[in-house]
Amino acid sequence: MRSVEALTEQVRRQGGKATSQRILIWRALEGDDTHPTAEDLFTRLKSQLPSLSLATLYNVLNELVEWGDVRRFDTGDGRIHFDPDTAAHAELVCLHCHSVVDAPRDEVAPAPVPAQIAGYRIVARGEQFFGYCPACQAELARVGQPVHVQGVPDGAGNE
Amino acid sequence: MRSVEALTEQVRRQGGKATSQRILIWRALEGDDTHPTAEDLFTRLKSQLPSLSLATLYNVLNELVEWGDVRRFDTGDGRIHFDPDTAAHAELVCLHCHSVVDAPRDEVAPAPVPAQIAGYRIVARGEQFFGYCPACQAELARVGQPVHVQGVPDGAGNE
DNA sequence: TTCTTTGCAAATCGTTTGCAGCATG
DNA sequence: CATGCTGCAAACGATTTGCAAAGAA
Repeated sequence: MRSVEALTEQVRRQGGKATSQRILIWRALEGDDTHPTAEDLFTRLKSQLPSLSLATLYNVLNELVEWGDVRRFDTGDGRIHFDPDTAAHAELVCLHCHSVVDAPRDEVAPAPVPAQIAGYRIVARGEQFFGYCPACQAELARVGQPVHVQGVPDGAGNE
Repeated sequence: MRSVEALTEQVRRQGGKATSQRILIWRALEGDDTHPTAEDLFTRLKSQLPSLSLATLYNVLNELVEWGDVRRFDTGDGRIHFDPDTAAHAELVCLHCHSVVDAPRDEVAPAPVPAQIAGYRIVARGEQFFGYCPACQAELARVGQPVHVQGVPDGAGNE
């Protein structure tokens, strides 16, 4: 995500207004690596600006997504998660409890983001590894429903 | 996604049944690279099995996702897209029209999928590049709302 | 002042759920 | 024949929308 100053400029350039709500939300996202849902952010911001509306929060978030400043993704829990880090890291997503955590940098090297691919102008990137977190592995094993071993595909074609 | 035979075995192992609906849906997904939504698949399958229920389709899809045989992801259009290719390719997603296409293999090399990361047992991987498709670039330029140039982050920390 | 954005509340609609009948093993 | 699964329709709930009032420029 770009800086608050850059975002302010972006809004102005489009004939828009740097409202206090926008700025508040931008600030809340800066450096947030918790992959919050709209509800999460709303709860957090409500105390700082009790009059804030969920609809406004969605407006601002969608705007950031369309600019490529925030990435939205699905963990399987039925809500949209947002992430202001649009390039560097990969996420680990548990297929059973739907939790998400950033993958350690030293285990998954961040890949470069080309400026253009097949005619697309690229502005953000996302990468996820789906599997089972330690807790869910233990639970699934206990319940006697062993996690399947499907010979993890290794980058070659797989369909 | 594993083969129909392997999936049949998986179901049996769990004390389940290889119903005709499951098999029909598995077959429909084999090699499908169109990133269909549940509705897309439903329309396609309804003609082959008119009695098929959307609820059943969701059941089977969710099951495949939890097994790691199919990946679900969000393109920003408000519906869930499914993809049986759980490793090899990256996707190009347009931030404006929400279309998705597989990135050409020769422009984005498929990355390997480690079997384990930070204690997670990994079974699938997803990678997306978000940007603007050629058509939307043209449209946005015409409307006088130039796509911002935010100095595409290149893999280093960015928040 | 002008025009965009906010806040509220209602509307939307993709997805999930409950349950009786059916088909698989 | 025992059970898990399907199909139906109703329920759900996250996100979006419409519009009058508010506040940036």
